[in-house]
Amino acid sequence: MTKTLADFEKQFPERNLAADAEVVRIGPSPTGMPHIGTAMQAIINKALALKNGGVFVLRIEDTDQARTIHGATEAIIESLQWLGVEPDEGPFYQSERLELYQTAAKHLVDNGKAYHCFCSAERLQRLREQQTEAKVMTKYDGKCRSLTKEEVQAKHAAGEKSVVRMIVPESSDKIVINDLVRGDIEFDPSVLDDSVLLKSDGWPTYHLASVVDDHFMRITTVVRGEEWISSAPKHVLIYRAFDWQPPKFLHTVLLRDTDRRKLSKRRDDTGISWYREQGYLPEGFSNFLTRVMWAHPENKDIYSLQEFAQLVTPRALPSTGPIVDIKLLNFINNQYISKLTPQQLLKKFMAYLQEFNLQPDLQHEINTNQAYAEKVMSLEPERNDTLAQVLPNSGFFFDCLYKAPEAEDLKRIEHNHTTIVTILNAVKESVIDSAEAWSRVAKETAAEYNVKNKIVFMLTRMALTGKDKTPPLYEVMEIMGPERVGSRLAQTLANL
RNA sequence: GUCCCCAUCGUCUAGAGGCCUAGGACACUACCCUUUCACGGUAGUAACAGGGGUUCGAAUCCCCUUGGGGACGCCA
Repeated sequence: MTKTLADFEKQFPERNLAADAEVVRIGPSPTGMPHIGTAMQAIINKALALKNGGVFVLRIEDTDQARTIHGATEAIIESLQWLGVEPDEGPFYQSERLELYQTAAKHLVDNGKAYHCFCSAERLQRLREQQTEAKVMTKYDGKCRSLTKEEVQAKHAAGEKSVVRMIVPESSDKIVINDLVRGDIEFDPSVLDDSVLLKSDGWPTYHLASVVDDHFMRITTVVRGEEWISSAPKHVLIYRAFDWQPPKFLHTVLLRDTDRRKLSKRRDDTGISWYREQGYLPEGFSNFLTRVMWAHPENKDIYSLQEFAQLVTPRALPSTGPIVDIKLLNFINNQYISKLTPQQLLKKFMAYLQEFNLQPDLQHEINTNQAYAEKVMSLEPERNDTLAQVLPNSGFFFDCLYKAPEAEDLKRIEHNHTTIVTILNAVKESVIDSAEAWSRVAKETAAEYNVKNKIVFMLTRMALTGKDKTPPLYEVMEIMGPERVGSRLAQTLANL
């Protein structure tokens, strides 16, 4: 026995939630790797759900079999986990709900709200070309609307394939969309097209699938990108055709790149994975995403997702597309890294190296000398905007990444070879057990060999770290310990 | 081309008719701190797209222009 829409109503009953609880969803399609825009949608969804004890649903909109990319679904789920915005329900797969959409489409046809269309791709193509030439909005001309039931049956019997198109009712009444961000938006129905609801292969289009799912999942607010505003009236018409109550709509702005364009999928910095590879923390990334589309009432830049959820209102969301500014992300992420304890930083840094298979030697050295690594992480974590930057900023502490400077490097600081050797030897022989001692040694050495204090500092810095920009020297020495300091000075001297 | 959305410093924004000689943050610049580099502190540069209305009063409301974005698929 075939199911009717009424059966599905029973199968997916109304939810029993508080009146102000929001049921929201994201509907990514697995036709590409998870996008920064998906992350933004997910965060808004999560926030709305969190606010009043609602439900955040993940629905994989995999109705385009041809374009589905292997692994994309897993990547989407994984990305949401990483971001810290896991769904409360789902993932649901539209590909597993075909019967529902087909039943819905049949219901519409049976009730005179939709019709079978047999027009060929070639005819539609020609039609579009003519319309483009005539400089009018391209839309289906309704040719098959007039087909009788008998004609449709005959064509089907003859093996002809058809799609199901919705009927845009003749009416001069404006269709009004209440957008939670922008307010009322009016559309003249004449701009609407008899869109395809069910493709000839029996799969639904986005329009049908999303309306049907949003209804049966009892979604209260549809959060989606601005690119859907144009089709919102179409969706309202579909709800009306079913005699269903439409949900609220919240269209979010599209993120833009520095050229002010919609973030293109071609650019590498539009995938969530890119930010992960750069070593941004999920908390920082998510804070950044909310920060560019929302202003904290107290002008705070750093706040938790919970705080965002509690304070945000749809009306406060922007209606103009923000440009993704990596410098702001760096600043925010830096704030999160700075607040980490050395243990936490080390753990995250190691996880980062492991995830991307970086620096196996360093991983090994850290594993064998955990305590030392923690001390290293305790030194000026605020130097790092990302986990990746820990490497250039602190890598020299580890023997596998330390490279003693060449004579050439030291020559740039002090020309006289003998002076270099003498000074480094003097430092090596000194007993340095406090910041004061180091300061005294440096100054005495400088005075003794008649060079500026700076020369002693810089030579020692280069010798110990192989770099000319490092944290304060005594702190570096203290963390390295006398043995490592002595050994590095010796290695440097051996190079001369 | 048609329809829709949008318009405050370089960037993200505050701003719901008088609290605005327009506030904050990032970025930038200078100075302080500092014998490197960062951090931190202080100060500074910098915006209401243009034109008409409405009003005693407009960044804020209305209209036009301009500019930007989006949609117009058997993609989502």
